[in-house]
Amino acid sequence: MQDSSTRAQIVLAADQLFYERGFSKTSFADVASAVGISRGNFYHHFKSKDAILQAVIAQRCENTRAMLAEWEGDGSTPQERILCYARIVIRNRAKIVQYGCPVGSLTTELAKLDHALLDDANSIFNLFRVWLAEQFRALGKRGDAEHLALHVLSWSQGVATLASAFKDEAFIDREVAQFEDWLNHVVSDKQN
Amino acid sequence: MQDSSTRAQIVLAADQLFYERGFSKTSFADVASAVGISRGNFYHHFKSKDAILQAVIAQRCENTRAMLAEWEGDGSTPQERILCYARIVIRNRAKIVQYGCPVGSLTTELAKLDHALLDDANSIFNLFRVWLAEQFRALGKRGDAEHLALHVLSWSQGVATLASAFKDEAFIDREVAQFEDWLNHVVSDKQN
DNA sequence: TCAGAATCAGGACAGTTGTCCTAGTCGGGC
DNA sequence: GCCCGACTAGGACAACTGTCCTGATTCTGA
Repeated sequence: MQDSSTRAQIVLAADQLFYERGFSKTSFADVASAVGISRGNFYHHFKSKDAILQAVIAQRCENTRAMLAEWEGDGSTPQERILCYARIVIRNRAKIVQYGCPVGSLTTELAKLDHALLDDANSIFNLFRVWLAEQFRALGKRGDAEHLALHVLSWSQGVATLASAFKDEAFIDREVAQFEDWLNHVVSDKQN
Repeated sequence: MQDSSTRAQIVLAADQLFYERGFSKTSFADVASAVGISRGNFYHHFKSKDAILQAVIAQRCENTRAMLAEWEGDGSTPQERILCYARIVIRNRAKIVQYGCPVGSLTTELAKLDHALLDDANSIFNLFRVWLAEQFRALGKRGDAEHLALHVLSWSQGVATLASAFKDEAFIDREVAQFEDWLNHVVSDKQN
C-alpha cells in the first residue's frame, strides 16, 4: 500500500487548495499539478471530486479530534481549555486574514450549493461544539452549556470573517482579549 | 434609455444569483436565462463579469444607504437604531439560514481569490461600520465607538455563519435576545 | 523468473465557461 | 422616406471543467 503516500499527498494538497481558493474554484488540474501527477491518473485514487472532499473532511476531523485530545491532556482547567479554542484565531492569524476560517468558509460554500457533504463538513463544527459544551458543563453551566458552546463558535466565525474582509490582524487580538473578559464574567456568574 | 429596464433586471437577477449560488458559481448563462435574454447579448450592457459584480455591489451600497437613512429618519434613540441593525438577521432569517449573510459570504469568497473588487465589497461593510460607530458615539462611547462597531459587525457575521451551517433559526433569535442584553449593559456602563 | 496487481502518463470526451463577432431589428430625429 | 444609434439573437472561439479510457511502467509475491 504505497498508495498511502500519494493518496495522503493528494489529500494534503486538496486540503490546502480548498482552503485557499475554495472548493469549487479548485480544479483537478490544480491539485494534480500541486502533487506532481497527471490529471487522468487521479481516478485511480479518487473516483470523483466529491470523494476528495470527503477525504479532506475526514482528515480535518481526525486532526481536530487530535487537537482536542491534546488540550484535554494537559492538566488545565476547563476555562483554560476554552481559551485554547479562542486562541486558535491568534495562532492562525495570518492565514485567517487571508482566507478566513477553514471550517466556516467551507460550510458557507457548501450551504450555498446545498451540497450533499454539508453535513459532513458540519461534523467538524460539531466536534468543537460538543467539546466546548463539555467544558462549560464542567464549569457548572449545566443548563446553558449547549447555547454557550454555539455562542463561542459563532464568536470565532465572526472574528474570522471580519478579519479576513478588512485584513485586520489587530482586530483579532482585541476580540480575543475581550473574549477572555467575557469568559471570566460567565464563569464567575453563579446562575445556572 | 430603455436600457435602464434591461440593465436593472440584469443587476437584480445577478444580485440574487450571486447571493444564492456565490459569484464564481453563477455563470453568464444563468443570469441571461433568469432575465430572459441571450447570452451573447450581454456584452452590450456589461463588458465583463466583473463589471456586473461592480454594478451589483454599487446597487447594494445604494440600498444599504437608503436603509440606514430610513433608520435615521424615525425619531428613535441611537440604541434603538443599533437594535434595528441587529434585527436584520431576524427579518432575513429564512434566507440567512439558506445562504448566509449576503455581504459576509461575498467578501469571504472574494478574499479567497484576492479579487480586485474585494475593497468594493468591503465598502458595504464600511457603510454599516461607520454608521454603527456614529450611533455608539451618540451614546457617549467616544473612545470605543469604532471598536464597538466592528464588534457588532463581527457578531452578525458569526450568527449568520452558524445559522446557515446548522440551519438553525432558533439560534438567531437567541443571539438577538442576548445582543439586546449586551447592548443594555454597554450603554449603562459609564466608562468611556 | 514471471504473472498479476498497483500505479501511472497521456489523451479523448462532452459539456461549460467568459469573451467576442456578425448580422439583424427597432425606434426616433433629420 | 432615410439613417444612425440602441438593442438583440445566435453562434464562434479557445480555454477549461470533471470524467473516463487505453496503454505503459513498476512493484510484489509465488
